[in-house]
Amino acid sequence: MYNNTDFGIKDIVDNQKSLFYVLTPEEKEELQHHISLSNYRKNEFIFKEGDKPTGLIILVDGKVKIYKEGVGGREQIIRMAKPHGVIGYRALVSSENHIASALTLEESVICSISADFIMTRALKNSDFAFKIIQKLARELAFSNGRMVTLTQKHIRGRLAESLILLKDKYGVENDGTTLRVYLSREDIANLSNMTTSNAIRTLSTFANERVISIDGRKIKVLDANRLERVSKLG
Amino acid sequence: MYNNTDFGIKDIVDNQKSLFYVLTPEEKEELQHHISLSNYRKNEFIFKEGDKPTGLIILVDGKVKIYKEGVGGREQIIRMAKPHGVIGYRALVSSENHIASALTLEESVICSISADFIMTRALKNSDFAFKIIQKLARELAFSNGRMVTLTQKHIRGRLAESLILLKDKYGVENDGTTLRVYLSREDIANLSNMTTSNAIRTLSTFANERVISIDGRKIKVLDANRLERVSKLG
DNA sequence: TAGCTTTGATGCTATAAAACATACGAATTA
DNA sequence: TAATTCGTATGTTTTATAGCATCAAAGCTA
Repeated sequence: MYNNTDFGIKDIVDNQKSLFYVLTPEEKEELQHHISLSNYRKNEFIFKEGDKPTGLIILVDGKVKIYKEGVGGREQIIRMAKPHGVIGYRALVSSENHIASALTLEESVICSISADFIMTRALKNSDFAFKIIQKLARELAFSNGRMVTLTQKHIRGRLAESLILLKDKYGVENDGTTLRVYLSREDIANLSNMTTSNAIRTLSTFANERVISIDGRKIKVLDANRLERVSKLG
Repeated sequence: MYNNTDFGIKDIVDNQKSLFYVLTPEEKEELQHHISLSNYRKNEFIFKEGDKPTGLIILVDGKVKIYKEGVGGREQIIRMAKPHGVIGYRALVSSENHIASALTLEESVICSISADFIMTRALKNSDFAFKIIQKLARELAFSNGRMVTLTQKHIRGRLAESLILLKDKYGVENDGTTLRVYLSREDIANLSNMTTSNAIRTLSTFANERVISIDGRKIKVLDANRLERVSKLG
């Protein structure tokens, strides 16, 4: 059998979808010396708001929430990360401190590539730089879109959009309906800009309306079209 | 006297703060053939949400709002642009359509650099690419910050933050207090995620509290510290 | 310059969502 | 195993803010 650690690194360098696929063979070789893997348990910080970035992080396995603390410590989840997602690169490439915290939602494996390698080697490769540009540009579009959604949609619309977002990001189990992510009601609330009570209440309402079904943290999307409509119209 | 048009282009290529400062002499030479200036009157669109980007736009002179339309056509101003600011580059570099509209707030001069030159020449220069990365990264931080502000702060805090933002962006007139930007109450509202009525009302309250003074669209910040506190605490 | 439209101002009403309270089962800890 | 905390659920109250109406002043334009 393969060693899980080696597998992770190989995949990151060689996978066609990887950021690092565009590096030259020499750069890939050097990358090997600037890469490290580590394991996190559930509910561990990968970094906190205000921290200086130590490298570019790839989530090899697991799930992570990236969130900011706002008024009175109230948490707003900025985005969710899934395996092969990149974390903490915004602060790194702009030479700033992290503006959000990253916390594992389950046992996770992360791969860290030294800040030095990214800044002094990888970014000198304009193909790699272009990959980063595309990531940032798409994330900026997402953030601007969320800004409008979270400020303008009503609770039902915001929650519906979050459920769609989770479905798109993590997909569904083999039954074709159960979301492949098991969040607390509080996290769902913090993703959707509402109180935990209202997330609970509104999920119940959706379940009564047969748009979803809920069984603890297991959420099935029964009527995706209807959910889409609720997201648009409330 | 100088020709306004030539002056604008020279400045864009040669100014140390310009994005294009890092281009090689050959690239700068070629840039000359891919650049054009145009004049806009007040309230003209530079581009609209959904448009395909035609180039990278630099605001040479004037003021522009970049906004998205949300629920029921309600407008949310994403950001404001000032002279030497870059507009519409997010969509361009990610090969997507514009996700927001850009509208002049006063007579403006813009300089447009062809999409082709940016994508096939400039971005191959990793120094230029890095400049774009930094711009995107900072704008993403701004957007994420605004997302939390606009969703969590109360009206007073949101309006105070917008006023500070306008002061930081456009500065003040020679008297040291009058904001160098003259927006309608509606625009102030759309920047701050509130209704026009509430923007008017809350500006009046601030004026009564002697934090600002208002005279039509002329706003003086009388007590910047207090405004900062209101922004933080409401 | 008169009439029309837009913008700013202010009061009143309606309502969405927060805040608070209580309860209960499950998980964790003593 | 009892005690305690945590996550979920649901009902009630309170409040911030949207929505609506009215009016005055300013700015346009015919």
